[in-house]
Order: sequence, then structure tokens, then C-alpha cells
Amino acid sequence: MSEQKNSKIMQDENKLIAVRREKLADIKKKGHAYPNDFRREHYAQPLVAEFDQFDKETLENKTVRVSLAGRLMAKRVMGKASFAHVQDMTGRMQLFVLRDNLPEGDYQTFKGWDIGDIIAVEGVLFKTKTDELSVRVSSIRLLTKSLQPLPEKFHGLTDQEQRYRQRYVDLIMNEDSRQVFKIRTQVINFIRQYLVNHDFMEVETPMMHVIPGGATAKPFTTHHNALDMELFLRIAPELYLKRLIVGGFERVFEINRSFRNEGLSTRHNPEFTMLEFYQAFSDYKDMMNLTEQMLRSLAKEVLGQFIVHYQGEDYDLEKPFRRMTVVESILHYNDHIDESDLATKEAALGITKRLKIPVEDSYGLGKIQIEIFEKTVEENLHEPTFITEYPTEVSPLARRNDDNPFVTDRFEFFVGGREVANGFSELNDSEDQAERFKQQVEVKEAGDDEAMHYDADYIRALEIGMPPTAGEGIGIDRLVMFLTNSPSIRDVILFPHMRLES
RNA sequence: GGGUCGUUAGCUCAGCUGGUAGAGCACCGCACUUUUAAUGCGAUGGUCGCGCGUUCGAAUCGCGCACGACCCA
Repeated sequence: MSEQKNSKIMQDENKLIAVRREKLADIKKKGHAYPNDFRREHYAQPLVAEFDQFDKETLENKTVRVSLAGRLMAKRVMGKASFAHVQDMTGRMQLFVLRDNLPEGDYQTFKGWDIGDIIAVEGVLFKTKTDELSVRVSSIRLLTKSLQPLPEKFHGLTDQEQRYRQRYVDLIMNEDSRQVFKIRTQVINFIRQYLVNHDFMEVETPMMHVIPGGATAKPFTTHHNALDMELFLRIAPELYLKRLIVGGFERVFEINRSFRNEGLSTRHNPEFTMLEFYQAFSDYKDMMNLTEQMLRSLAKEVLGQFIVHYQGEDYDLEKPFRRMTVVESILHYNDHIDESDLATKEAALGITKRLKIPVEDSYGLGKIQIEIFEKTVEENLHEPTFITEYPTEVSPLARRNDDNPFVTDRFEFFVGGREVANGFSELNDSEDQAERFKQQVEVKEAGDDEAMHYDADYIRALEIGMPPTAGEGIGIDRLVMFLTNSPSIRDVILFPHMRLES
């Protein structure tokens, strides 16, 4: 029967896995195959940090007993002696496994283990002929049998698709990848601490919205069975965070996952992480200053320096960030456009025609300016740059500028040719906000499914009274891309959305 | 949505104008007490992404599809 079963396995799985499955069956026959009674006392990297400085003899005299656990990543058997590497969450440690240092039979067992197995070892630290800190192993156990072979050790896992789909393998094999996600965690920790230190309060607001708001984007829909109602996954937490400002929590932030039902690209994942923060009694200029200081400190903290290397260019975040208006930036990057070309809708339409930018009849001058900006300016904004004075038409939640109501007190922050942040003085005039919502609804009814809904409860909140406030959203994924020199958003998301495997 | 490139052993990749499928590593066996891509010898391993077509004959040529990467809107 076992013969039959084995031959079936051979048909179903490749031989490498079948061999390992037989080894596992053997272990199961002898006892518990997945023991969970080992407790390690040390990690690889800290041991290197503490003991690598000592020479051979000093180390021998210290007799440092250690116990480690992790994944077997290399195994070099030379008769009765072997070298191996075990990898834990901090790094790798070399093992020197000698038959005569182990209990009878254990060495033979060890030789049957595979790269990828999870093992536990005990022994004494020493240095090899080549001066590598290692463990002279006196006890060794298999804790978890690995059935799937890991990629070949020299090249590792290089196929991008496999790295995204099987991130667990990518993390085992690629130090670079581990580093990216460690930095991501540090970025989030730093930002959280930075804001907390500035009296901000971290909050959690709903991810299921009855009315999707706070951004112009297509939402995902879902359904609540008991209430029999359609719900939307949030596209932004903005309107809830500002309700909290109304409620008297004058500085709030949320590191939030938001969802937008758009295409996939190297800059877009359907779910993404954003920081939004709001501060009462401040304006968009305060937000720009805070952003500049926070990003500067962030780079220094997680990279150890102000210089960021991104895709072949160096960015010095210590220098003051550039600031220019939307119109200024268009003029700066387009020799053939002058101010009068952007002053009226008719003139601006001449430019879009010349640049072959598709335009809808419903677009006003503000929207047309932004289309020109996105087409001709955005990708050129490499140096850290704040772009200000966004048209009111494309900023339905932002406060109008006191001197020029055509634009709002809003900015976006760009670096490396990508938008990373968006902030503004908040619109707290409930009547103006109601008007803007109505305009959005009109645009929506005209066919723009990214336009906003009318949110009556939000208007009610503003009527209670929201103090003068400024707020901002920062795309954490894009920020991490920049700081880790990652060309694709998928490189900084542990499990990026992929099509189904065929 | 459009274009370009890719998909061959567990992994990394060769495979020319069509003629019985290859290497390295891994795996299996043997040897080996300081290696680190360990080494030496030997063996095993394939629905060439999927489908249709052209052909005496297709990994190779054509068409379609799937998935991925990059570029463009």
C-alpha cells in the first residue's frame, strides 16, 4: 500500500518534494515531527556584534555557550565534519558540526536534513581558520521539516513575479528585500512617534463607508447582509478625521489603508497605506513646514543621512525644499507657454490641443491647468518640491485663497517625479462646502464616476463649527519607494495585488 | 486600453535558418575533520505556459489566449 501511495505521490509532485515527504514520514514514525519545546537564548546578529571583536584564543577562554534557532541556509558536508549556516530574524551564524561532538547517531541524522529546514542548535562560540565567528555545535535538533526546495543559493529568487507572489521565499532569500521592509517599518514607527511628540493623537476611523469621500476616486463596493445595504471601502479617511477636529480632538492622525478601484501600475496598488493628519489653528504653510522637517528627520533617522539615492540620482533633503505655484511650474517647464495662455479657458484649450491632451467639455480653466500640469510638469519634479495654489475646481475640500478665490490654500509635494503628499488649509465654511459638494454631484451626474457624493452629515459637522485647520495626506508606499530606491510600488508592499495564478 | 519583451528541470539559464531536450546549482549515491557558490566521482530529473494551425516532422514558424516585466495613454 505504501508502494502504491508513494508512486501516486511521485506522479503528483516532483521528486525533490517526494523525497522530503518520505523523510518527514520517517520523522513522524519516530516521534513528534513538529516539536515546540525549544527556547532559544540568542540571536545571530547580536552575537556577531558582541563577540566578533575577540580573537580566537580570547574567545576559547571565554567559553560562550549559545543556543540558536532558525532556518538552515547552507550545508557543506566534508565527511565527519560539516559547516552550515543558520538564519534567524537578525542574520546568519555559521555552525561547525563535528560528528564526534554530537551524541551517537545525531550527525548521521543531520546529514539528511535539507536546506530550508528549521533547526535548533546549542554549542560554544569560536573562530574558524578564516576568522569567521561560528558555533561549535554540541547539540542539534530539527524543529520543522521543509518540504518545498528553496531557490538555488547563488542566484537566489530573481523572478519578480515569484518574489511578489511568494514573498515568504523572497524574504528568506533576499537580504535587500528584508531591508526594504525593515525600513518601511522604521518609517512608519518614526512618523508615528514624530506626530505623537507633536501632540497628535492616533485614531482609527471607519474603513467601510456609506458615502465614499475625502478624495476623487472610484471606490470598491461591498455589501452588508444584515442591514442589506451597499457599503464602500474607504478611498480616504479625511472627512472622518475632520469630524474629530470638530469634536475637539485638535490634532489627529491615522495611518490608514485606503482602497481605490483603479488600474495597477508601478505606482498604484488597489490598497495602499496613507498617513493623514489634521491640525487645528494652522494653515497649509504650517503643514509644508512640518512636512519638510519631518521628511528631513525621517531620512536622517532611517538612512543615517540626508542624502537619498533614488534611481541613479542623489537627493539632498537637508537643502530647503523648492516651492512654486501650479502656474509658475507650468511656465518654468514649458518655454512655449506664457502666462496669458493659462489665463482663460479658451487660451488654455489651445495649449491642450497643441499638446494632444484629451479634454472634456465640462472642464473649467482650473481642471485644464491641472491636466497641463500633470502632462508637462509632474515627471520633471525630481528635487523635493512643493507645488501650491491648486485651482478651487479640483480642490473641493480646500479653503479658498483670501486674495484669489480661483485657487485654494493647497499644496502637493513631489520628489523623484512622483506625488508623495497633498495638503491644504481645510474648508470650514459649511455653506461653501455644501456648494462644492453640489458641484461635485453635478459632475458625477454628468458621468464622472470619480466625483464626490454630497455628504450631509459632514456638512452638519461643519455647521457645528470646525476651527481653522490644515491637514495633509502622505502616501507611505511612495515615500518608502523613494527611501529604499524601489522602482515599483510592489517592491514596498509585502503582498501586492496580483492577478490570479493560472 | 495600446506597444515591446518574456514564460524550457525545484532554481538560474542555453538551445542559430524546423530534425529524438542541454548546462550549472539543488536533489539522490559514494569519498572527504576548517568550509563558505566546499571539492571529486557517479546517477536521476522535462506535458518546452495553454490551445489551434502550417509541416513528413514544432521548444523553434503563424494565430489566439493566460500570466508577468517594461514603456505609453
